Amino acid sequence: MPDDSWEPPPVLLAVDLVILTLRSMTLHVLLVERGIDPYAGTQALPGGFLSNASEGIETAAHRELREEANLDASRLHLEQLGAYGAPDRDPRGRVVSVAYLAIAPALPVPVAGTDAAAASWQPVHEVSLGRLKLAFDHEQILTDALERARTKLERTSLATAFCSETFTIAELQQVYEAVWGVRLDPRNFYRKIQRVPGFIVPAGPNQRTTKGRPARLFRAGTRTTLHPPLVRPGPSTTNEVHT
Amino acid sequence: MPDDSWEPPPVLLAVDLVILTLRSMTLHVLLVERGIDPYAGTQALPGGFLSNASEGIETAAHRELREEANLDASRLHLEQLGAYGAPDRDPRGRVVSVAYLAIAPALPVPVAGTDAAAASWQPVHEVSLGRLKLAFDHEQILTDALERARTKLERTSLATAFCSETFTIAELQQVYEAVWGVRLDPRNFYRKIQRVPGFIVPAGPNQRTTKGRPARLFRAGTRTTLHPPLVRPGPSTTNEVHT
DNA sequence: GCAAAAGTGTTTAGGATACACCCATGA
DNA sequence: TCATGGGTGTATCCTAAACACTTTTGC
Repeated sequence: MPDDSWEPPPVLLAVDLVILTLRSMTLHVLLVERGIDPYAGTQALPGGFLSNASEGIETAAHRELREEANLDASRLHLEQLGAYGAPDRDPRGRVVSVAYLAIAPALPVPVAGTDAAAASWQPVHEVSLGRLKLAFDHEQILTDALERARTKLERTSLATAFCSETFTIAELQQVYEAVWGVRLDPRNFYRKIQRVPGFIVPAGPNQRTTKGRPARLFRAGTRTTLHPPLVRPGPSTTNEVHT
Repeated sequence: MPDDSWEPPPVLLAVDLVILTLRSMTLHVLLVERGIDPYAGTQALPGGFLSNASEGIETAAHRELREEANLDASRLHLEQLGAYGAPDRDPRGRVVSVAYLAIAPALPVPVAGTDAAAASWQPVHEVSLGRLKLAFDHEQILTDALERARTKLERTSLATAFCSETFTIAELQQVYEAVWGVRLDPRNFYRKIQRVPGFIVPAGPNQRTTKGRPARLFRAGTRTTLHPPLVRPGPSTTNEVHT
């Protein structure tokens, strides 16, 4: 037991961002190439240290979002993932990083006006398949972020955060398919989504044209939680062969 | 933008524990009465600062679990909830606390051999109903912990962590009822649980006797994730009155 | 007209729910 | 034997899934 003069050890607090978006039907994450050691030249999640002792953690996340990804804090989903603070995760000293998950709609330019010019969108499967190595424990953070996104799609209206202001039901379906990694029946999805009151609401009588019949446009409704959840297909535990 | 001589501000890292258990059909949380300022005399979650710069965060959680609650780290569910670090949450300085959720089986003695003798199990509704105020932002942490527990009961076998080594299906049902705050049909619950392969496995031909017909005993199986989830009853969004 | 995508109808199987009923034990 | 909780059977409702089919556009 420590004596009265004992003082707790200080740590350095960092923020890391997992910024996900949908580009050409597949899930992408924003990565930056590190310019300094440790891990110079390696791809890493955008992030940085607390700027001063009175800065809030989420405030720091918003700041990094602006500085490193040129993304506006508003009109963007941001939630905390957790703290990552293994004693040996950073050779510079005791660093604890609070990771955040951000969801952005598909953007025209990869990253416009980025602080670190080395920023780029990378398909998440490049990382999960081991073809792209990340600095620190960022692969673990990304894995946790994906799992968080997958389950949140089931219980909340998070999927609309991947879409722009207005969107079609088919676009919303692409979000579910990309994040869950499954194929869904467009006809059943169409009705399933519309049967949830307040999930999506019609956005004017406007249509949109690409090929085939134009689709109706919707915008995100006010509902944030989905009860009952939209359960994703998966290894069913109950359906056993029983013959 | 900071110059080259800029150094990130240090923070003090603490760990807080939300230890939940089931006592006489209702959910309880372990609280300690603070002996020192700030918030001296107020109930608070057990926790403390990192003991030294090389201690892992989860290691610190385990240590506090032992020191403050006399609970063995093994045979106990422990997971991180997240970081709580509002700049003004602790008047002593910049403190960031990493909160953990622990689930313990019902214990014979409230808390045996506790470091802080002021530790006690309190019904969670005493806090959520506002009849018991907590120090710092611990009410928020407790709220988040409860929500985490509720959703994890749906998708994982976490419920068994509330039970002792062997348990009956009725005991498992009490866990779901207490955490979700609902009543479930015992007959349907009985089959629903048993239809999930690997969730619970029979524990010998032993029975147990109280009143009425003895129940079969089970122990936790190897399965940790439930697919599809055990969806809790709630405000159904789809079932609208349509007459 | 034809291709392509949007949107609708309908059938079927499996799970959720409600509840009648039987079983095993203590007192 | 009765009360009490454990465990089984079963009918009904509802949803998910599969898929045939119609609609609306561009070319």
